[in-house]
Amino acid sequence: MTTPTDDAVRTRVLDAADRLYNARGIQAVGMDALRAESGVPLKRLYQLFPAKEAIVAQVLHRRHDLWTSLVEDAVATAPAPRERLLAIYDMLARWFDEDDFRGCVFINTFGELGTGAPRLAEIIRAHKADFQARVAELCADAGAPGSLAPQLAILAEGAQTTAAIAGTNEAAGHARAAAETLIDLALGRTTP
Amino acid sequence: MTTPTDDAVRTRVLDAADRLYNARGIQAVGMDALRAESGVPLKRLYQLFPAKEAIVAQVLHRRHDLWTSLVEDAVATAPAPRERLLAIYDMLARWFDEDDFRGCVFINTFGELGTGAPRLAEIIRAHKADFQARVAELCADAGAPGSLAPQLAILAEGAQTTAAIAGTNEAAGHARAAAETLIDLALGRTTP
DNA sequence: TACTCTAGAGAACGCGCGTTCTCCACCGCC
DNA sequence: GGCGGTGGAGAACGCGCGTTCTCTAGAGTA
Repeated sequence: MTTPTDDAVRTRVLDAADRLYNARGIQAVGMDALRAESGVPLKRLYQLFPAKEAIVAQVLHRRHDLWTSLVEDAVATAPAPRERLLAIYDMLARWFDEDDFRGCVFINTFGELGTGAPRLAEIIRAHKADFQARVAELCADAGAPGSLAPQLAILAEGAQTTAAIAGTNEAAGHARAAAETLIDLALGRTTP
Repeated sequence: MTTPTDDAVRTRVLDAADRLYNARGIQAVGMDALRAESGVPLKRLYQLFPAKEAIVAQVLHRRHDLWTSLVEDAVATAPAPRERLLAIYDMLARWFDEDDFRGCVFINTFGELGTGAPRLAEIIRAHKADFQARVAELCADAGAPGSLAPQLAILAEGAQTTAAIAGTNEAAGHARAAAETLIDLALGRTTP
């Protein structure tokens, strides 16, 4: 049996960190808990990552990639712009149903650390800006005015926090219905 | 000079706790920082409150009362149901502009502590449920269908997180515009 | 003036944090 | 068989946490 590569171990660590941080928050999870969950000794952890904040940053980057692919997979399921936008809320509904759903990691981390961790705050801000830009692209594809995109993004944000706190997935349906109304009105029937 | 009453000291402590927790989060603020900010000795703190969690709970209760009065003051400024609902988003815009705005305390605290503090999670859930119920009342007053209220609440939630992370108050305007569209469509012109 | 009682200042306590260091078992190599 | 070196297990370190305890200065009373 060969020794695992650094990258393989890094992945194990980040998988464990993702699970723990999402379940309990950042500050509540110590390095020793991460060692226990990942099975990687403390010494090796600090050979692979310079500090805890770097691990958090990597977890956020991986979550950003995961989110992006979820969005892209969702929009890829529909050909028409209107349905491509709505597919995002269907994706949210599926996500909210997962057992370990505890809200958006970016919102939670920002709420916990705020501006006290500027590096992380910047990653969070960039993630949200990236999503808003993607929604804007999809809205432009649909021929909708520029004012629609931020409204749809706010619906997605609100659905995430509402679902997390309420512990139900109803918010996804409500957000989808609102989005449908806004999109339909923005496309074509500008004045009833 | 008479010695201050217990209630007066409690208020001083809760004022300080509110400032600190909102600025830095719950776990990042120790009891010693609270002692320094409030000027109340540690011994007295523990005479007035049984534990830190009780202080956090009180801070949340006060924030709930503050939020409720902000909402009621806002809706009281307008006579017509449509404008009463929209006044909530105007209130949000003013709130986002405050220097110490760092997002919704309830969302932030839930993100930080999650289900790890069941008492606090219940307070948070109850707060959000209360707001949703109030929006539902206002929607009913306007004669709108029941599906409108959760959509408007989700817009308010999304605006708060979006504004906090972006550091701007634009989200309030976007949410207001979306709310206006949804309300107008729900009232009367059900089918274009 | 002596004495009691209160309350404030801060040390103490046990623990857990992020990070570093020590020790030793085990590996390939001569 | 000896041996240097890698890496794992976990102790150590300095600190801060939430909470409790000790000590002392001072006010009020006989």
